[in-house]
Amino acid sequence: MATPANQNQKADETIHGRGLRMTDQRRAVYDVLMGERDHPTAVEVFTRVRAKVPTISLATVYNCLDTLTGCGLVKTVTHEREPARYCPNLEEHAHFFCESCGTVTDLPLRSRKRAEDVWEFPGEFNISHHEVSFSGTCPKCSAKAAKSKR
Amino acid sequence: MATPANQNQKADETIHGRGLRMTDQRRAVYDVLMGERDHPTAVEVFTRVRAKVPTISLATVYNCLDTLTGCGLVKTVTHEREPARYCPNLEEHAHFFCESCGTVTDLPLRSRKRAEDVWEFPGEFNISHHEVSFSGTCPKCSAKAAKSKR
DNA sequence: ATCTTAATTGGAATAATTCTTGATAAGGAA
DNA sequence: TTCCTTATCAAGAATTATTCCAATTAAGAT
Ligand SMILES: [Mn+2]
Ligand SMILES: [Mn+2]
Ligand SMILES: [Zn+2]
Ligand SMILES: [Zn+2]
Repeated sequence: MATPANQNQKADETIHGRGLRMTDQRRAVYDVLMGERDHPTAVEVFTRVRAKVPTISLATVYNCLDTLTGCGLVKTVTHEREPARYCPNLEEHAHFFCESCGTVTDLPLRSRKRAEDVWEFPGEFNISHHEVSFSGTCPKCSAKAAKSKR
Repeated sequence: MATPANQNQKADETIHGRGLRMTDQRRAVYDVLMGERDHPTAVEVFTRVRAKVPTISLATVYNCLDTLTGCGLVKTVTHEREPARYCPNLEEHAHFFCESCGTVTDLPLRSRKRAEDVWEFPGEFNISHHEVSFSGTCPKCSAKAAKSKR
């Protein structure tokens, strides 16, 4: 059971609240994201979803991801020119991309700090969205590199 | 004069320091970026550069932009799935993308604050790069929207 | 002036994503 | 249930940004 029942319930309501339908495809895509929270690309979602819904098409995976992000159930994660990744963690957080092993890690916000306080806004900007991404080497890969160097 | 002489000098040295050549094409691309600091895309750079170097190709513009970023003279700016933009401002700063008029604004870092202090890193991450982008409506577009509403 | 290697060009190739169109399926009304 | 309307899906074509490739040109050293 990838998605806890109460989350599934909430997703259902959100979808229905928009006059949309919770189809097998949409549920399966959402389940994949909730099951392995490793920020898969659309193609990775596609291959995982086919285990449950073998007839699904890649176009439908893109459609479902669009719908889910449109409903605010999922967030799109971008990093440089790489394919988009998808994340069901709705808490405010940044992302770390390991250049060595490719993993993506969630970085939670430290309490009482806000991105808006770090940068200076010259005027009355109306912020609707922001995204923060770091890259480098993750703890595992950093340790490995340090070991091989000495 | 798009690029101040001392900057031009610095760019020359940086390029030469890497064993590369400062060609007409590379200088023209750098001049375009220094001249209008509005974060143009590769295609926009291409159309502007052709005024000075009419025979330049788009592939060369991409090559030059690659070289300049490789030398650290220019930074690549990404935002969602949009084409990459280029910025010659080497100070640490974030970007604001106006969804209404398309302009990109530099947001300087407030003194004594660092992105690394805002998010929590669970372990020994080795940060080599980070990028912060905001989107919404810029002051001009926000004012226009407020006026038309009342 | 010649030589060696870097840089440029134009076009083909690639990769992610979006679009189009016809088939299916869901849910409401009769 | 059956019919009707509309949302959704599927398959493949199209689009877009970017990269790759192979042949030519230009720099700069000898
Ligand atoms: Mn995440
Ligand atoms: Mn900038
Ligand atoms: Zn790693
Ligand atoms: Zn604006």
